[in-house]
Amino acid sequence: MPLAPGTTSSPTSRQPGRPPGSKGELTAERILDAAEVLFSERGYAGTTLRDVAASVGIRIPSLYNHFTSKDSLYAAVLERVTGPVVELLSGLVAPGGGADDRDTHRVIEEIMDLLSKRPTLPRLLQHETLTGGQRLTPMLRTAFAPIFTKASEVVAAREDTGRWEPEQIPLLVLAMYHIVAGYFAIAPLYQNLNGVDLMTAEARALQTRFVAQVADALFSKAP
Amino acid sequence: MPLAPGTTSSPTSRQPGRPPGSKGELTAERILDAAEVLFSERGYAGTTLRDVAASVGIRIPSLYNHFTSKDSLYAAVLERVTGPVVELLSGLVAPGGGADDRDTHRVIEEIMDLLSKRPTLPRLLQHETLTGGQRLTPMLRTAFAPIFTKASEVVAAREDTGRWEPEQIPLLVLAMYHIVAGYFAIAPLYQNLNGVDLMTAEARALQTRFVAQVADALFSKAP
Amino acid sequence: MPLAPGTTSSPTSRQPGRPPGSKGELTAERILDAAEVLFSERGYAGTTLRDVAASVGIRIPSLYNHFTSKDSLYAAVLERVTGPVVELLSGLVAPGGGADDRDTHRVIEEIMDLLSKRPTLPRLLQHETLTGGQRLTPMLRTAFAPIFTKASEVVAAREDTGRWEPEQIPLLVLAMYHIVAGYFAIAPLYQNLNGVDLMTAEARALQTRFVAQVADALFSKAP
Amino acid sequence: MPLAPGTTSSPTSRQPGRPPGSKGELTAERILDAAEVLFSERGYAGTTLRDVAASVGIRIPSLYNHFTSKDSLYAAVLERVTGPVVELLSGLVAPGGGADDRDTHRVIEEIMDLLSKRPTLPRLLQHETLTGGQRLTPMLRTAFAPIFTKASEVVAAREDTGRWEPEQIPLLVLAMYHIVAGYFAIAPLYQNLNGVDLMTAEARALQTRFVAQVADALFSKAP
DNA sequence: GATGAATGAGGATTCATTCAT
DNA sequence: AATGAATGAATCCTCATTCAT
Repeated sequence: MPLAPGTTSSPTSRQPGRPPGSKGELTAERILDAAEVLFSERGYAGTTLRDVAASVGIRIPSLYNHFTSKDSLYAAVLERVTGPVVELLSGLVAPGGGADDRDTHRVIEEIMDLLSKRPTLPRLLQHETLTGGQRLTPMLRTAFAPIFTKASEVVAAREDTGRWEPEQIPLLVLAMYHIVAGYFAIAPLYQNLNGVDLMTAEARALQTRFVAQVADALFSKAP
Repeated sequence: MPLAPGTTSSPTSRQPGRPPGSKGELTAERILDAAEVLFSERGYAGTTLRDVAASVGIRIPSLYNHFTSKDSLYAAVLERVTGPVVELLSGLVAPGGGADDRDTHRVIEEIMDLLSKRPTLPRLLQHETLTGGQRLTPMLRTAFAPIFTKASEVVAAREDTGRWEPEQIPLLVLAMYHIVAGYFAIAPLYQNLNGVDLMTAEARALQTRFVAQVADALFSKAP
Repeated sequence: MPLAPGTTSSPTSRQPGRPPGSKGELTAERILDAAEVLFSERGYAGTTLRDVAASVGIRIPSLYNHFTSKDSLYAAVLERVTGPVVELLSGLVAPGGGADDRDTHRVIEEIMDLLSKRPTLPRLLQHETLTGGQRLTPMLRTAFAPIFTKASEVVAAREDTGRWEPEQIPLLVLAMYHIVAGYFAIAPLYQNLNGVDLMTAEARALQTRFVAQVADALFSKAP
Repeated sequence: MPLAPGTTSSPTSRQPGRPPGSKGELTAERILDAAEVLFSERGYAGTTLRDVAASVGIRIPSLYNHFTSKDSLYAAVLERVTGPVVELLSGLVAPGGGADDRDTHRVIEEIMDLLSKRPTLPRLLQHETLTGGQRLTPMLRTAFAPIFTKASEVVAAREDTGRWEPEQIPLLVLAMYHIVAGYFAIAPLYQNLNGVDLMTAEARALQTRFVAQVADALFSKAP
């Protein structure tokens, strides 16, 4: 199951000054698509440019017409794939005010939808997580911290039952992240081991409801 | 932060017929220790035998006196590291019957203790997860399924409030796994990004309590 | 210290039939200028078309609008740069007759002037020398022999003291060549190693007087 | 005419701690021999490791058992080849005192002998010269300056006729260097262009006498 | 005339592995 | 049991060159 990217293409800044809409632009996008899937499946070290090129249907040197190095290709993949989430999550709290159960459920649905379209994202993030984030762009490094902080604040505001110690709020956020990301990350293995495909629409809907319920259980605004 | 193995050494006989207790046995163990850490930090593809040898303080060819290939070394690491958990989790339900809150908390503590001593384990598992479990020994493949099944049964038995649809029970198990494993997996990055060390005794204790509370919230046996 | 060409541009028609004076003619000249400097600094193998193009401010493929290959560009550089010297040296003895000290000094000054304007020439020649002249055009191969022969004859005629064995005359010519060419070739390193710039007007004047004196000492027409 | 090295093998510090006299030591020496010839004939950029390996009769990766990189191989060649000259020239003036014509002639003979055995040396030096000495080891950079200075002093002391301006003394040294080095550097081209081999014993003897006479003519101690 | 895209042929270097010692 | 030497197979990347636009 190749993990399907290419749906959302943001005008990421790439290497050469290319007129948008040109053929090269298109090839670059196809390279990004292929690389996104491969990197998400095999990690940085496990992915060879040979595989990427083959997956795109071009020769290896052609990759260098669009990206200066394996590293820069990886970075471009990461930034392209991360953009939408960063946006989503950044906007998540902007409206401020009354975060209630409805909001929570809606946000969870949005996130699940987003990730369902880009299951590569959580996998790429986990690869990064596992390797200590060595290859995270400074841009990304700085992008994540505020999101995490905001999320903690939102949860803290949302959660007022005194059920959790203040220091546990970040753990709550982490837990929610891991529940969500882990689901996508483990999907291939899950299928592999017991033949169940977690990526079907039904499975995803079930998980979406499940996560919402978990959220309710863990930080429900008591009525 | 090398992730510290070597504490638990199982007398699994590896490669060539070696008299237990011999010097070679010792070297093999040191190789496993080094490889465990490196594989857990960099994944299979990201780890070179050169790194392993250097970490042990021997030359690369010497590795082949103890393991027949990089693959077999990796498999040995995985099996050695997995043994204790499999045991723990297998025994978890054996007594059968009355799993109550006490039991749950105790099990969580045991697991957290175990993983604290072997933080490489969750990381190795996540690496496998992310790569679809391609390198999982048949042995391990077969070991995991029953554990997962049993865990689901236990949770199902434990949870009788009708809060979850039956199909969501596996999701609950997955979620708990991800909360626990994710914590260890993200520790280095967490420190890297905002300077907080999740592996201190205090942090771990906090997380242990947190997980226990989550378990209570998600499948507490109502009194 | 880019070694400054472009001053003398011979109307040698290169590649495609280009109307002289056209814009393409100009670009071709700029390419030659850039290539001349780079080849003289780094040799043939050490110079990439990428560097040449960058130095001109165009893209690599554009080079092929003016020259058919790296080889032909190199040949064009060599011929353009060599033209003036061949002329100078060919004319050197043509008038025949009374070569006296005055003449010698004048010739040396002319040569030093010429090379000062085109320090790339001696460097290019030395690169060729060092690589056995493999890339010398047949044209150039045939041009050099007669010059060398003539020079030997001139020196032989000029030198009548019986100081040198006849077979040493060519060595004398070689020696003079090496003194002159070596000076320009070593200039960058000389500056590099002890901070003295051999290419200033003063330094060159000193060297010019020096070479003249050497000539006097080695083959002065006794009064 | 491969330019023949390998005669003088100094215990240069190489990469791995190798027991002297071992088989690897020998291979390393053979690699140095081959590389010395190739680098001297084609320069750094013009020499490929493929050629070096082929010339030695081993595969390319084996080179890395003895040298860490092309650069380090080149540096090793340069230092090995330079050692003897540096010694010779350093010792040249040590005795101090009465440098007379006899001494000069002897030194010239020694140098010509040395270079005849290692014609690669002057060629390697000229390659470095032409490329501005970019690849000169710091060791070599510092080694050359004092030699040049001393040589200038010796010549200055030797020359007392007031024939030269003081600032011309370095030019004299440079000139002598170029006469000597140029002879070896141009030998292949010379043969190539007019069929005369400058490297025969006779030719070298003639050149040796020639250089000695030049020295006499340029800085003879007047009787 | 200029250039983006593509590519065959290398070019240096790494890696896992083998083998003689 | 340990290691120096050797190597086939890749791996990332560069270079000169071509071609369609």
